[in-house]
Amino acid sequence: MRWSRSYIPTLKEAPADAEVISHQLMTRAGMIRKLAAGIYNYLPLGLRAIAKVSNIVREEMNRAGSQEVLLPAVQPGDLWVESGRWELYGKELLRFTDRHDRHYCLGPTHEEVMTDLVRGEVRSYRQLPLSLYQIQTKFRDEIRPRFGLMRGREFIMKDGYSFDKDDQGADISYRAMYDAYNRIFSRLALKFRPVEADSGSIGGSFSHEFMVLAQTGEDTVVSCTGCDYAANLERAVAKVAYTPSSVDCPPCAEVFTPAQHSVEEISAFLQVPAFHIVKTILLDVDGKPVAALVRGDRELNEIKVKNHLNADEVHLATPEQVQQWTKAPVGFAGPVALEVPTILADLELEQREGWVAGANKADSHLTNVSLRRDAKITAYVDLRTVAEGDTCVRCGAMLGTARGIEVGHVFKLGTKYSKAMKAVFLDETGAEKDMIMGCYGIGVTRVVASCIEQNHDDKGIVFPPPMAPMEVVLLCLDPANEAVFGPAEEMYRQIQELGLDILLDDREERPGVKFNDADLIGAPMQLVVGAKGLARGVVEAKNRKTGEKVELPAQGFMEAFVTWKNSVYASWGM
RNA sequence: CGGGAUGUGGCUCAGCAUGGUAGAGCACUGCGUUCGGGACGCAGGGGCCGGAGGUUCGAAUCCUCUCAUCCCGACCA
Repeated sequence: MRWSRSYIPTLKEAPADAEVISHQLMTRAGMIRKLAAGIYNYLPLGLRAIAKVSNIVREEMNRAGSQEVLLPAVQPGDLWVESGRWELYGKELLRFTDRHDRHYCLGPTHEEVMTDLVRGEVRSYRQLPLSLYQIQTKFRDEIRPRFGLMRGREFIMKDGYSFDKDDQGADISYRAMYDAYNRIFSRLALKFRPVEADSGSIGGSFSHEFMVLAQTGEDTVVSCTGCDYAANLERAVAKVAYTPSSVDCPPCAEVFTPAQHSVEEISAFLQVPAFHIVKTILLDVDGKPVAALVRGDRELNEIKVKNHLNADEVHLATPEQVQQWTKAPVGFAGPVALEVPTILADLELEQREGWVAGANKADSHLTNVSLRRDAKITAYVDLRTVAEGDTCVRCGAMLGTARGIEVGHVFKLGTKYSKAMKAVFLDETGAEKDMIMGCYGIGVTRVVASCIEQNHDDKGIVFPPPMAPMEVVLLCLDPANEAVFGPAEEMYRQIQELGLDILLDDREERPGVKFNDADLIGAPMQLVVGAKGLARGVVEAKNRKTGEKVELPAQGFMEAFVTWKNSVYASWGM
């Protein structure tokens, strides 16, 4: 590609509406342009990066035995009615009608269509297992698109689906995808981590998220410093510390705590450590009141409540609801004599007696509370949010947290869709069975954005070679001078023959502009051909990642270039 | 959907409290001088001031309503 004839509109300044660095840099580097909220045009450089990712994904999916298909973006509403998601999916599903008033939607995901495709053809266990995938544009009408390609409404996703005859087979399919994902993200030279993810009401540990580690990530990854345990914060579990409980707990006593609402206030007022206080949180769970108890120094994880109760929606109760359910204003709720049908307590609360808790009465708390004796606890379950410094459930070492961007998700679906949509087959004994399904996603466009979040500096993008739209930029500083342009073109041609993607900057621009643009678009290798260098018989080469510059001889250039290229790859651990 | 903010040449923004001929920088065109890390001079082109109503002799500026965009919370690759 010659820069002078390419559509690479670089910008000195980033548009004001670009918040995150990947969005700013992709716009400035001429990779993308915004068309509408959460909807982007992919320009040549942007599309090239996407294609690089897609190709690696494709190779590894094929290698793992999955077959590529391409399903429609527009889907009939009937299929969604059949799976039950037409009602459930909410406004994120963009629906519309055609001229005959038939219902359609833009596909946010393809379980329905894929299940429909397979159920029509697969009749026998002999045809299983089957694994299909596609790389395609999805549309989710996000309430709030943000962060450029990180969370667009329209985005490119690889979604794969497996169909197995039994659980064992499904686990093998799942494992194959898990391994493929590890290979994909490794090949892309990303710093990533597979973590155990919240698998919702389906349960089990059959869901992993692949997180690219970056400061700007929206998710928190909990990982053990001692073993390989890693989990999404939503799901992460910590070891319950053993605390001997006092055998004799004196009777409860009411204390006057005027206007002391928060745990910190109570702790200071009563001179009691926060971890001797019970925090009582009232929740609206599918419209019904639920009280959740955690230690005063802990945070409640609402997802855990939701999963334990198999609920659809969990909200914090409004002050009015709190008043109605506890007969007290916010800040004085407690488990004793609480008239709420479901009271869940965190496992840690089982270890001790003599708590301080709200009295369900304005300006009053109770001391010497024994949950066993004084409260009707429905169940003791893990409810707390893990924090930095907690101990690992597996090995007891300390847990740490990091920020991550979810770029992939593997999920064992079970028979949720096959049952609803009658995707059945006959097994060896002639019995009809539901297929066991799995689904596996990779946010292709998000992978590109997250890579930039992870690899950039103040000059621009620092692409790893496998994802770089252009692996080499050759800056010809004097394109009008045939004595310079001739050799530059010759090198350009020879490097192309090596199979590398190279951009020849043949623009009539000042050198400074070219240097800065080259840094901005992030090609891992930069070559500078100018009159001054050639006079000394050298071509300058810069490793974008390390900033290291070396001079390669113009005579016997290709040989020296290949050696240098290998050193650049080596700096990426490749 | 709640809370906050912003809409002025392609981009970044000023002007708006106190109405009176639309501005700057970057980008673009031409000429000249420059030419190894975002040059300089001169001369140009380009704007329904998001849209619709209203107030006023007069509105980018004041009022009302809309639309769009962005940020913070609940969803997700």
